[in-house]
Amino acid sequence: MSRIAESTIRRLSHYYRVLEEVSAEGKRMISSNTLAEREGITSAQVRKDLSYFGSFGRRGLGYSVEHLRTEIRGILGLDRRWRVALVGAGRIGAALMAYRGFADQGFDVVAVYDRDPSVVGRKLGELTVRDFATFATEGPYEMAVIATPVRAAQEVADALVAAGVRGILNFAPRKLKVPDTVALRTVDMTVEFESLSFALSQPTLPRRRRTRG
Amino acid sequence: MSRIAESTIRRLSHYYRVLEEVSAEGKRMISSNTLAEREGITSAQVRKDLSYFGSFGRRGLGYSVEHLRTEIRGILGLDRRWRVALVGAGRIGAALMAYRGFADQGFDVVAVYDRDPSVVGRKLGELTVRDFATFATEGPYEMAVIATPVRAAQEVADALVAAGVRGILNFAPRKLKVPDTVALRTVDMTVEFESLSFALSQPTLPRRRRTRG
DNA sequence: TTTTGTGAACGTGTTCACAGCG
DNA sequence: CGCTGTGAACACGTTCACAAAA
Repeated sequence: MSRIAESTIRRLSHYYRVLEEVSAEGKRMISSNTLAEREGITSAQVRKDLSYFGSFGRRGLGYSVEHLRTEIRGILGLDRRWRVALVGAGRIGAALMAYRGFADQGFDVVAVYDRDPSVVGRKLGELTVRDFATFATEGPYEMAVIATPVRAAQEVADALVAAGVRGILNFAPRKLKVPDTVALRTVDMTVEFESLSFALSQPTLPRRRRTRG
Repeated sequence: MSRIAESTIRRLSHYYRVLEEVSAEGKRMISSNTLAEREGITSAQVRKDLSYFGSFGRRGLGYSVEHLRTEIRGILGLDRRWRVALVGAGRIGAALMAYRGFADQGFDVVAVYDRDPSVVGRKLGELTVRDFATFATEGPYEMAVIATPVRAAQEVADALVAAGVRGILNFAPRKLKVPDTVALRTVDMTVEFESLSFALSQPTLPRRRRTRG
């Protein structure tokens, strides 16, 4: 099996959510066409994405909602729980802590860190903010979220990597350097705004992009 | 000129930020190579991206930092101000309001809306939360941020489009349907987490993806 | 000599179209 | 017949490599 495209994984996440909805509606089978319609893509794309991982459908019938859901859960690694540390107890950190649904999917934010002495010791949700200086001695955490000011982000990332964190979700608007052995995803709201700004500045009508609309 | 790739626009945002830093350091010229190193991409990519919009460099010398900064500012539509409405005064909305730097780049969040009567009338930062029912009679706003619960997101999007909003930044974890005339960007943290989960579940070492690491 | 700008080559992700199977 | 699974064709973004210019 060749390397899987990141876009395929993102679509798998979407399929998974559709399957949860469809399952709640009581449907037992779903065709690639129906899945595709909900996502605004082609049925061939759906089948191709799934085919990278196996043959989950039945010709003439479609896919079993429950079976496909289980398969995708396994593919995405959602059949286990992940220990997540949050670094940065500011607004973004607080927003993340309050965001329902992460724990539902297996992502347990089990600790919050900050470097600011006036914040350490306070409560954020049910967790007490710890001093980031102690990070390496605690854990281990498989994933971490960087929600610090941009100037601290690279330094924090280095410390996370040194402490054995294998996946980082970065909210600081800066490209971070991490080893290839660590997975990094960046959510950069500045880039999103500027992308919108560009689209709205075009004389032609903006077209929705394919990959992440 | 053919249609510009979304990835090119995102890199332009990054170049712009590097140019701001480099400018602050007092450098007057920068080569595509230096720009590329900061981004972890190739110099050919930098030159190609810029070449879609014009010939901004001088052979043998590189690019004037100030000139290129001005050009990119114009390309991205950052040489004007944008009126942004925030819909949803919950945690994510509050985090966004507190996020420094949007106003610096020309994005003015000038109004906050919510549908919950117990929230309408309260202060969020310097703004008083308004009833979303009145949205269409106010504004106009060029852009809007959807920071509502997922169940309300599509309905809000429809109302935004009807009110003439041309660019939407959606934080609800759901694919929204909007006309091709409206630009939509979605920040879906669930997808990011699940993408990390997939990467960490692979037996091989995770490789950083090219497009948005 | 240095570095840009760009056509051509390349690689990768998407779509097509149909064979295969229920 | 209906729908999946997939090789082939296609589209598109990236990289190469070099002519052109300072």
